Amino acid sequence: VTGLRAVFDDLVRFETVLWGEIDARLRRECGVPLGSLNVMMVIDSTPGCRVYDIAQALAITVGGTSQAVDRLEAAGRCVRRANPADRRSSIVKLTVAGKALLGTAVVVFDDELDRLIRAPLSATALGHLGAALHTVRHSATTAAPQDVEQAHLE
Amino acid sequence: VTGLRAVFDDLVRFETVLWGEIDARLRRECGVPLGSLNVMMVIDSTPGCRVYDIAQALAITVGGTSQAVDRLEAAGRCVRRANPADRRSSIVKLTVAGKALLGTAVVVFDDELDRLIRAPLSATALGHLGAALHTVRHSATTAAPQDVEQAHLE
DNA sequence: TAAGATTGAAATGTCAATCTTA
DNA sequence: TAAGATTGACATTTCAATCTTA
Repeated sequence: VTGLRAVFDDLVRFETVLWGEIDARLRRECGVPLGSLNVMMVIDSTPGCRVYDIAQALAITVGGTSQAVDRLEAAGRCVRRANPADRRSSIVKLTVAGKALLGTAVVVFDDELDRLIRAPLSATALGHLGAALHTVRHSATTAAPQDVEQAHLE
Repeated sequence: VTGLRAVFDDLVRFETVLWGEIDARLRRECGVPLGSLNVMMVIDSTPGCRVYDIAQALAITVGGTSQAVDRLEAAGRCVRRANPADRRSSIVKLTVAGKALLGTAVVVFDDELDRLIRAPLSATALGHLGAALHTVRHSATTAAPQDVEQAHLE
């Protein structure tokens, strides 16, 4: 039981440090925050990407995603286009400038992942880490968030 | 290389979901956010706890920690006492009400850790996860944050 | 009625400047 | 000068309310 608290602590504190260091280097060398880069990576790899798709991929709220896209758009890195299939939503696309920035930023991103995650671990330890994280993430995002109150099952 | 991005993604998204679900249940059932509970746990387990000690333990800034202690103090859950050993700092202590809240909240906290981290994994997978997270955290917090510019080596 | 999205207010974190004491 | 802490300005996220279209 007490061991689980240590796992939680290492997980959360490492994520904080990892995010902070990558974010600082991306701002310094590329002029883009890590949060924006993550949004751009989802847009780039999702055909016909909607705000909703970004929110799902990043596990954040739709409202927060809408504002993140606002910031990207204001910086000239993406645009919203009419969605011919559903007029409630837009299709989000990277601009040419956005794609260029993405190309240079992912180099820094990958370099930091190598330094902070791969380098300290053996190949097998890295494999175990990846597998375990995939399992718990899948479990947490699949299973009902909680039994808040049986929802409305009629 | 591309595998590292998947590890980063699972790590960050799982942390987001994990934090969000524990936080929501703590607010609902105990009236305390997870961030505040984490601060209280550090105070409770650190003799002569200063603001600086909390910041180190949680891997957040001293400024942010000072504000977090402000909120806890305003809620009557901790107090700042004069530090006889150093008049620049204070000793932070939990109040009686703070200790009582901590006692009930950790039960919920541990229950959520069990549900979201332990349950989906085998005992050996959990062991591997804990070991790997400990390694990367230690590596990231020990090694120089980066070679920002050789610092000032004279 | 529900789904996709937007908006404004509140919470919480970072950063830089400042203050007091070592 | 440096260490511990505080403060205010700013950034980013969640939540709730609202709007438009399926």
